[in-house]
Amino acid sequence: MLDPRLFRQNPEAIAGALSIRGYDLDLDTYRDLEKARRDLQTEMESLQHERNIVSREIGRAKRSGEEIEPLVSAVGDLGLRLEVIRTEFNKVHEELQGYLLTIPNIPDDSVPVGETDEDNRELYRWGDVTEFSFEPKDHVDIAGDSLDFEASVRIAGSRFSVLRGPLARLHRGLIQLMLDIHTDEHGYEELYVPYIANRESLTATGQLPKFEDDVFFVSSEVDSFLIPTAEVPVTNMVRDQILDANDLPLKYVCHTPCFRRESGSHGKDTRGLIRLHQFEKVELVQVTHPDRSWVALDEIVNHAETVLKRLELPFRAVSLCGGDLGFASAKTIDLEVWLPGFDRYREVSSCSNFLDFQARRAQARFRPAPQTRPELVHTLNGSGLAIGRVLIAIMENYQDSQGRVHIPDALIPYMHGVQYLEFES
RNA sequence: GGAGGGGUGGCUGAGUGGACGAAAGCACUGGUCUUGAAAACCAGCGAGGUUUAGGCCUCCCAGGGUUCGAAUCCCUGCCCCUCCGCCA
Repeated sequence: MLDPRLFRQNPEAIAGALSIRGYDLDLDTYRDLEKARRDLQTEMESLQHERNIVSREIGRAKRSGEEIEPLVSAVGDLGLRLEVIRTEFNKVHEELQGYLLTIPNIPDDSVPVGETDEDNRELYRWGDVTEFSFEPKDHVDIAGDSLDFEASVRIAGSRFSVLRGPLARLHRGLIQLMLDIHTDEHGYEELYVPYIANRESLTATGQLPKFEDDVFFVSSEVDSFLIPTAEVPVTNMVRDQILDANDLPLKYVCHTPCFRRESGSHGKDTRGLIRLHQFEKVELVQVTHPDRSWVALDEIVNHAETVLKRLELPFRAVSLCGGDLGFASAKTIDLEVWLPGFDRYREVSSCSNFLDFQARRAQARFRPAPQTRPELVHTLNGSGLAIGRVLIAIMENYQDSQGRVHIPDALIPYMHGVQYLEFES
């Protein structure tokens, strides 16, 4: 959520800034609601003031044994009027809050102008695009029976996966490798968290109220959702907390499955592991002092890159343009790995600085110094990395002419020393 | 699932209709004392909204209700604890 004070001061400036991401702010709706809110609040508070004075007077009179009847009858229909105003105020206030919750974050000045991912700005590349002396296959063809979609369809439906044997182990090894790198080398605390989160948590991070169609609802009895990313449970570690300034930054790493409806992506990426309803991800989350969040973003990008470099996978970094930016993000750097089977780079990490946007929704604050008022923290996260897509990258980049997949050196210890995988088809 | 007890400031915890945004303690901040520190003593110290300011308003888990007036009484929900049952 954006700062309501900023909103009151200069809504036109906010509208202008939001147009960079192609968002059309409805200034009239805002102004009408805000004016109604202000008028009702003023009236409500002056009625409350009146009531408090009389009630206090009645209390005083009663203690000193005076007659209170005249005072009580003088109150008249004050309570009734107050009730009417309060009901009206609650309605308007709720409506205004609801509206503000649907407004996205303001993009940082450095965010490229543009509408689609074609307008994203490439920042740099690492490694050379893999060359083959034969026609490379895509991961589905390479994996053969080890990727059992017949089973996953039977069990759950389309857009799920069953991995078998060595492929399942490679998948698990990737998770372990990434967690080890981020805990041992980058100083993150590892968390294990719930895979179901409530409405408040998803509202805090920004998935709700606007993107309810993208997440799996658990049931009408428990108003909760399957997490679309570890960002939700992990960022909510600090919801409604007042942190000590000395404890910042908080750095968390967490492996979870991610569940996404992928509504609106019908027909897109339907082959293989590229876009599923359930996939694994190792997520990095930082909670920082407001002065440090831009430094932290570079840090997270760097931490995510370390994994790709360790696996010796060619990748590039891109800065998302305004139109491609996520709802809550002020700036996002994506890492895209080279996939020979797709003949293009594909996203394996998305690193974002949310500034105080999530923190305000979550009321996540810190005390800058003793005796001072709490201030909002900044929150950031980045994938470190998406497991399924890295698995694809390893299969496709490390395939040989005999259909085998060589294991990157960094992963060999996690594979019991196995150097390559052979698949049956 | 059954029975009982709870939810109060950063933390512990008192408060059962008016003098309570709230005792006391801890933590924290400032001061006195001390060569310095500790201890002791004194003082300060919840969050949010609104206002040029003084101020005003709200908040004692959440939502309703009773009342001139609710942390306190009533209803509903959520959460926690104890015991029993079940269970990886």
